[in-house]
Amino acid sequence: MGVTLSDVALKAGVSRAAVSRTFTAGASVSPKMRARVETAALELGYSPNLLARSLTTRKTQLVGLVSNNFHNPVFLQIFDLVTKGLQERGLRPLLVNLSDETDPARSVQLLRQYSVEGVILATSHLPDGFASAFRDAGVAVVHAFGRPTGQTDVVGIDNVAAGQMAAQTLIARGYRHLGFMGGPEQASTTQDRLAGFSAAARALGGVVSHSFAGAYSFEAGRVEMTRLLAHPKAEAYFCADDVLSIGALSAAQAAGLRVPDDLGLIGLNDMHMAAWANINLTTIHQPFDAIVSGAIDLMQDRFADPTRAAQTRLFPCHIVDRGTLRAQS
Amino acid sequence: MGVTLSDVALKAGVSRAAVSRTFTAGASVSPKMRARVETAALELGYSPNLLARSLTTRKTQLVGLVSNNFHNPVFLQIFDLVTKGLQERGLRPLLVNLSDETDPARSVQLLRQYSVEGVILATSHLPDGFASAFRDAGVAVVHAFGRPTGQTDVVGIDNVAAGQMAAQTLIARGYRHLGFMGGPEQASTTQDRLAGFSAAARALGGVVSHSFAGAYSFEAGRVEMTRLLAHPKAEAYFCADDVLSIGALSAAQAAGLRVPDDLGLIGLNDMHMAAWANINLTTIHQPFDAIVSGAIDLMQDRFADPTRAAQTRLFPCHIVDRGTLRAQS
DNA sequence: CCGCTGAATGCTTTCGTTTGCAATCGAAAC
DNA sequence: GTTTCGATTGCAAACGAAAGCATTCAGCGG
Repeated sequence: MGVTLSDVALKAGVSRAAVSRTFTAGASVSPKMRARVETAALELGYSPNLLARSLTTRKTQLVGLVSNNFHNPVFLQIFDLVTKGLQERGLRPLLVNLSDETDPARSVQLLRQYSVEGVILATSHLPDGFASAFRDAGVAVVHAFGRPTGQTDVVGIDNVAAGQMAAQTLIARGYRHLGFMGGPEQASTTQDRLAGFSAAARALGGVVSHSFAGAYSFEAGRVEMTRLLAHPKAEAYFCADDVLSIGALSAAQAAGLRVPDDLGLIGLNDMHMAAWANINLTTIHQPFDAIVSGAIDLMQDRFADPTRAAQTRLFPCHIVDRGTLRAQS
Repeated sequence: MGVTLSDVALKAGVSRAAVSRTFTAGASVSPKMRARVETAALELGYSPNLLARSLTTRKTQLVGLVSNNFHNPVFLQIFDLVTKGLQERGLRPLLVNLSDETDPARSVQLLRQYSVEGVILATSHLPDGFASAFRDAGVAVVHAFGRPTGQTDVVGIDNVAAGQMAAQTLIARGYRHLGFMGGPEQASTTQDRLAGFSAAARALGGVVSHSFAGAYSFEAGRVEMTRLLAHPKAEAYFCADDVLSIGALSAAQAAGLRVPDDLGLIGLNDMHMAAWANINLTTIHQPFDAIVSGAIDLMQDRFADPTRAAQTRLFPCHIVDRGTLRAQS
């Protein structure tokens, strides 16, 4: 452990600069020199210390991946995509769990202390000023699944449009009394989806009620739907998240309702689980792969031009028809 | 961006060493000096560059978190626990997605290049020599959910005992023809659980058959159970993983079987999802929190004493009785 | 008032690497 | 056999911070 540049230089009988050059892309080294250094390096098992390198190059290839949503299985898919995407581009994710008890300011400071070049915020709900703290510190930050502000780069979907799409679909399937079940009320995703949903539903002659589950979780969805079913108001619900929908579905089944005949349900995300045969949830597909690679692209764009204006990149959604909504009437 | 030690020293009118000392714990600084430096640092927004610091202290506080299981929701729970546990101890996880296409050797090299002090392997199935590559490189490695080898630190459960526990439970519930559904055949978890299960089942007069699903996934479990149900051999199955069990459960329901009356099912892990009302899976609880904090402890132990012998720490499991096994007869 | 002692402080080297600059090399052109 | 010029090479100074060493300081007993 700990074989350095100098060790290799000594062994190969060349200068340290020569060794450095054979390991930095695009440097001027003769083939002979390169061969000589490389055999010495191989024998010693040398590979350059990226942290030391970063001191002079000012490039760490480190990216903060911060999320506070470690309870919604959809984020495992997202982590998978993000880590793969970063790895393909030679970047490394430093994972930060922004759970409730940790001080957000400390997380910002910490990532800066590790000289991350960029930060990907993979969550809709963020502490105030979190994103801008990075921007002000000069680190490329992109907010995935966030609400466009014009202040920072945002990648995601148009949540208002998604809400509209849900309403249009329910109306088209012949439901008239519609319900919206959101996640936490302060989440921008919840607010925007509700706004789009209500407006479109009313415009199409629907009647809409709404309520909020305490979290984007199965249990919250189940509890809330159980509550709703005690005094039924709607024939079909748009749940602002698949895992919420699955909780609601469970509650409906427990209440002896047949889905979709007695109650229609449509979710949002199209997480893998929505396709499971015993769930078979009709839902709005959120193109995670496009969003994630868009987020990484935007981050790299900003590496290249730190002063460019903030950019918003929204991708279209589409309905995935499964078994929780009745067919087009 | 980029305010350094020297900037603060200049502003405060003191030496660079003085600034360094106020930011390193346990250094000799007078209260007056400390105050002076701290106000200057605050005004400039200085905080020490951890990467530069690591060059002299040889401590990066960086830990590799590597997994190849980004499809089983249980790993989100694990990532949650690991990240929180590391953060509490002032350590930072560098996340590595060891997916099939990436070269394992490159991952090892990469983590070494970033001077990680330790590595947590959160997966049961690993490329050959992966763990030992870290050990040989002098980085503290602990294999969570792995099979004890005596060569590296391992934390997890006794998978053979877990298999026995499953068999004993099924027999005690009056099932006699037992089936084992494993994940990938080469996974040590699958092998060990099968070994314990078969031995105990036979010892107790049971008849056992076994087969393997291609992956630890819902779909693999569903497909395999569908196949098994075409020519039924067993009254109850032990599925080596909850998500596999849930797939199997779905297949059973699709085949019109009532669980647990027509078919018994027991899983392993007790992931959150197992408790969902519409799944309600009887399963063997694997104590993730103990395993994860044990893994971190063991890693830190090795920081302190890099030469100590490899250690294995196994935690006990217990049955969580839910709705997929009939009651004790 | 002096000498002593332990705490504070500053100087300088070091960590492992890159990189600007100058010196050297090699081969083509004359 | 010179020149010339671009490609290689080595030297040495950064990068941001820690820490050993020597120096200074303050407070104490005498």
